[in-house]
Amino acid sequence: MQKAISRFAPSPTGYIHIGNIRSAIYPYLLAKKTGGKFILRIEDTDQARFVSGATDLILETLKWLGLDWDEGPEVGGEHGPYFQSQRKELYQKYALALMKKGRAYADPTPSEKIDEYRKSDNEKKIPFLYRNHRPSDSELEKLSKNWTEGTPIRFRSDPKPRSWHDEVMGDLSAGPEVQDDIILIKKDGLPTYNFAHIIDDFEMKVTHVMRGVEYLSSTPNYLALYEALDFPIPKFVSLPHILAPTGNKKLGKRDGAKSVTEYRADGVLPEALLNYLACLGWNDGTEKEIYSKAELIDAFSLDRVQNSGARFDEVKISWYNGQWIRKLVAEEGIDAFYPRTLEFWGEEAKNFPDEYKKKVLGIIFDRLKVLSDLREMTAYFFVAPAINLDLVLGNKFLKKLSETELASLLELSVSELEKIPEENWNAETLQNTLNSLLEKSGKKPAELFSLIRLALSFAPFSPALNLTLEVLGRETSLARLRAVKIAILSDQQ
RNA sequence: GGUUCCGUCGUCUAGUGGUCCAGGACGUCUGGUUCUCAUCCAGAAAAUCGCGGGUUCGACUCCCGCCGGAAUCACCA
Repeated sequence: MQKAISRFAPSPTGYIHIGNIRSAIYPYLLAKKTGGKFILRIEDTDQARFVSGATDLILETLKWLGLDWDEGPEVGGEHGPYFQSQRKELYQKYALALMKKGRAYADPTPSEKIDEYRKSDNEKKIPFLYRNHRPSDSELEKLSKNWTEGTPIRFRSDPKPRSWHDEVMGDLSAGPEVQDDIILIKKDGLPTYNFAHIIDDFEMKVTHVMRGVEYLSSTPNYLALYEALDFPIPKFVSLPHILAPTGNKKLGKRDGAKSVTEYRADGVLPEALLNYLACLGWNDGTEKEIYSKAELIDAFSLDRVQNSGARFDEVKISWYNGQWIRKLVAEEGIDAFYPRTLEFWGEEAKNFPDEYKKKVLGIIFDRLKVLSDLREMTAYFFVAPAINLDLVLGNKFLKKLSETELASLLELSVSELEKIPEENWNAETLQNTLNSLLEKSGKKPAELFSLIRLALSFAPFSPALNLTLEVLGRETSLARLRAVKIAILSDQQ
């Protein structure tokens, strides 16, 4: 298998959102799969849109997802620097060489003039192509000879039918009408994306140019550039868009595409997000759904990447996350999983020892969809819940029982549970006691257990009763049951 | 408007001429597991394979046309 050198080349104009992180995931998987290299390159040639801090955010996002790069910021590499703003001379060198060959020219036309051309062509209903307005050669010659920054450099296009192969889309072709004299170097001396990425990919020996399908229609122009530059043509890989939940547009920030770090803050595990995103638009043909990063790398192949857009579904992320929570706990145990939950516990839990929180986690984790559910779900383990008799009296199993009955049931429960000494207060003995309580009271589990559960938690749901009692502890459990009994009694009067 | 791409259950997808009256997953619904919720298990509903023509003994799969959707047409990437 050919070792693939791939890259992710974001521009630091903001956070990485869910809609575009996949163009980092697939290149990463391909590089790892083939034993190649994954390069991170920051395309910061647009000074107007530059957002400070964005680069750090991008780096952090990739690290969190586990997409470590072999070359790029922080780690360096033999083809650096990896910020385009620091490679200005290189681009100019190539542009100048192109001018020398007659394949590029310095263009003095002011942008207002270009806008006029565009406008009049549009009015005449003919496609606007700058090459139709290209100044005469004699005009251009002197300018191009001693070019200085401040004048844009354009490519002298060579329009002709072009066809190429795309690893995802298949065989493609386009006519000359889409090829134009594109800008190579802007007025500010920095290159455009169109030019810079070609130079960088060549210099960095990139074998697979992977990016969103939006670049498909520019490919004929790139082909002409590779040809003029005498560069080998890399493999093109167009990645279909992720579609917004509604409509058919690609998912963008305007559709509320959340940043990857927002999912992190919600308590989505990186494993789950990576799994979901990788499988949105790719599958290995088997019925497997849950993939670790290593399994993804192992199973990945370009020819199974989907060629149509995939709709983004947050509900399915929750499912993946639940699966991953359970998988990780099953494989690594609560102790190993616990550190991931640290930032999600509520304020109430703050002063409780880790050991206690681990026990709580151990009995509620399989109810978790996202880690941020933790706070609400566990509050009653840390503070006594407010007694809300309506919850008891209105319960579908309990509403047929009188308050007197309820109070005596609680009394009975307390007296039986009290018999369990501290050292035997564990799930097993508790279950035995609960069973005998069932016999003694003659009540159905639905009635007795609902009552005890509510009295302990006043929560809409909680783990199995014996487990809840065990974790809550003898003293706390008994105190809560007594308190509810008293509340019922006083309510009665 | 020009150019280009895409089109299988609500959603993500399997399917490369017969094994497909189309399989899996999410979601939905039903039932089961000594209360609840979740998990787990069992089951159900759900796609005339965008439409219309061909080719073929046979098409979701090949060809053509149409329709629908999307992308792009910047000194942004």
